[in-house]
Amino acid sequence: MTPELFIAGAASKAVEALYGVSVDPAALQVQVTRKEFEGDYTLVVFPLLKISHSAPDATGNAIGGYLAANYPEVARFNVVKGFLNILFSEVYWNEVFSDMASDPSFGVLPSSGKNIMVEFSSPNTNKPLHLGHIRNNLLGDSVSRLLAACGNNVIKVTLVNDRGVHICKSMLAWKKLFDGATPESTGKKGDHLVGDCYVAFDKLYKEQVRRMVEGGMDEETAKKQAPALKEAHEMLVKWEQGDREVRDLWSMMNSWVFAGFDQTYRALGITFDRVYYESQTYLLGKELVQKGLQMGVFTTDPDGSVWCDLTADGLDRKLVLRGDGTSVYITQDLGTAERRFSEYRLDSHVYVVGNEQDYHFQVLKLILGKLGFPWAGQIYHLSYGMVELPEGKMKSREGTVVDADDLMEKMYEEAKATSEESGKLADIPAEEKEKLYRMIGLGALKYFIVKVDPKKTMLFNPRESIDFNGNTGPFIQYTHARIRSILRKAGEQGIGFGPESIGQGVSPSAKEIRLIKLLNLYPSKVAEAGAALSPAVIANYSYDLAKEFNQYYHDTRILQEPDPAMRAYRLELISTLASVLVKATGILGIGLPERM
RNA sequence: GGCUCCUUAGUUCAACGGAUAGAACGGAGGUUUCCUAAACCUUAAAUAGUGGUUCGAUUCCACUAGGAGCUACCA
Repeated sequence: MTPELFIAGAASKAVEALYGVSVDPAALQVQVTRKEFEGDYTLVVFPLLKISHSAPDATGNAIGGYLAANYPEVARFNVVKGFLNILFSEVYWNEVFSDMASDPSFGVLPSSGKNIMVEFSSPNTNKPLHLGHIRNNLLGDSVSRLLAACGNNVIKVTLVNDRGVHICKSMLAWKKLFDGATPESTGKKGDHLVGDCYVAFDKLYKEQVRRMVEGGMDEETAKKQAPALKEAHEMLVKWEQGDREVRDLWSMMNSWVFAGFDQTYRALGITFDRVYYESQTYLLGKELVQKGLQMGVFTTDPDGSVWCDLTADGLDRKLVLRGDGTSVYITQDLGTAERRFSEYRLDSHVYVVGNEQDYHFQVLKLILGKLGFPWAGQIYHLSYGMVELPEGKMKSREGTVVDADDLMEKMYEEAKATSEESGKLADIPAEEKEKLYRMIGLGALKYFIVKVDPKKTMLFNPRESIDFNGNTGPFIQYTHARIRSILRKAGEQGIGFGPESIGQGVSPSAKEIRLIKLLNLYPSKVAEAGAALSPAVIANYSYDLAKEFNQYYHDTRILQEPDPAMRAYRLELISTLASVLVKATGILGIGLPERM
C-alpha cells in the first residue's frame, strides 16, 4: 500500500470516529509535503470543514491527533493553515525501503491482461525522417514501453505510406533526371536519394507551371495541366493496374528507402512488431462502406460518392468513398482499425499522430461508433504538438528541415568532444568509447524531446546544440555513472550490502528518507504517466531523482562512512536508486552508462 | 468565415483546483588536498489582459489581445 492510500484510509477512519460521518478515502486529498514544510505527506483538510464544523487548524489537529494515537506508523504531525503534515516513523520508511529493494519487479504494474496496439512513425517513402518524425518515433516508442510497464501487452506497429501519386512523382523524376543513379552508385542513403527525386520533381513541376503561366495560361489551369503531373497520374493508373515496369521501379526505389529507414530506426533504437504497408491495406474499408450504407449511417450522392453526415455531431459531411468508387484515406483507416481489433483481439488502440490530424481522428472515432463497433471508444489519438524552429515550422522549400540522421550524427560529435575534453575515459578501448558517445548523444536527444508534454508544441533551435548540462539526458547518465563507480569500488574492496542491510539498527537521516520517499513514488509515476500517455512524467521524475541523488552525494559520505552498518545501508540505498533510474530511463529508451 | 488548440522568468520547460508558482540554460557570485566538477551552493528574474465561479484559480468559465492548426473526391 502506498503512503497516500494508507493516510487516506486512516484519515477516513479518523473522520468517522471523530465526526461520525463516513467519507470515501478516494475523495480525500493526500499529497507529498512540499519541501519547505516539515512532513512526509499532507492531508488537505479544507474539504473536510463541512463535516467537522470547526476551523481548519482544529480539524487538522484533531485528525492528526487521532492518527498519531492509533497508528504506530505515524510518528508526528503538524498543522499549517489547514494542511495536516504527517511524518512517518523511521521503522515505517525502512519497511518501505526494504520492500522495494527486495522486489525485482518494483515499478512494473500488475498485468492488466489487455492488448494495446500502438501505431507510430508511419513514414512517407518520399521523405527522409526529420525532427518531427523523431518526436513521433520517440513518443511512440516510449509510450509503448510505458504501457508495457503498466502491465499491458503492447503491439508496436507502423503503417508505411508507400503508394499514391506522390510516390509516382519521385519515380518519374528518377526516370527522367537521375540517369540510373542508385544508392550504391551515388553513395547516398536510399531514403535521401529518393527524397532528392521528390524534390527534383517539385522543381520540374514548378518550372513547367511557371512557363505555362508565362505563355498566357492562368495559374489554376497550369497547375492541373502541367505535363509532369499528368505523367505522374498516368503512372499511378499503371501502378494500380499492376503494370510490370512501373511496379518493378516502385519496388526497387522502395527497397532503397526501406534500407535507409532501417538504418535510422536502428540508430534510434526503435523496432516494430509489425509493419503495415499502404499498398497492401489501401483497399480495406470498402466493405465497411457497404455495411454503413445498409445501416443507413452513410448516404450516396447523385454522382455515386458516399458520405457520412456528421452535422448532428457538430462536424461536417465526410466523404468515405469517391464518386468513381475509389477509397480515400479514412476508408482505409476504418478498414484497418476493424481488422486490427479482430486480428489482435485489441482492447485499445493508440495512434501516435500529430495534432494537425485531430479532426481526422475525431471523425474516425465517430464513424466507427456509428458503425456499431463497441471498441470505437477505445481508440486514442495521442495528438502531439509540432516541433518548431525559431522561425516557425520546418519548411523543405526553405531548406530548414532538420534531418534525423544529421541530427543524430551531430549529437554524437558533440558527445565525443565533451567526453574527450574531460579526459576521464582515456583507458577505455576505442570501440567502447564509440558506443558510449552514441549513448550519450542519443540520450541527450531523446531526453530533450521526451521531457516535454507530448501535447505541447515544442521548440528546437538548431543553432544552439542540445545541452549536456542541467536538466538533460547526460545529467541523468552522469548520475548513474557516479553511482556505479561507487558500487564498483565497494565490490573491489569486498564490501557487501543488500536488502538485508536495511533495518540493522540503522536510523535513516532526513536526507535518506527524502530519497526513499522519492523512490517509493516511482510506481505511482508510472501509473500517472500511463494514464496520461505521457512519458514526460517519467522524464521529469528521472531528473528529480538524479538531482536529489547529486545533492545527497555532495554532502554525504557513502563508501567512506566509518560505521559498516550505515555504510551498507547507504550503498543499498544508492544501488536501489540506480536500479530505479535504469527502469525509468528504460521507459524513455535512454541507456545509462557504467562510466562517463 | 466556422471549429480546435496554445500563451508561465531573457530563453527552453514544470506545477491531480491547494501552502511562499518549481527547474534548467543564460546573468551575477562561490565550492576541487574529500567516493567522477557533465556536479554542488548562493543570488536576481515570470502566470498576456479584464471579469466570473470558490475557503482557495497558472489550472475551471466568459470576453479581449497575440500565436498555431484544421476546415480536400490529398495522405
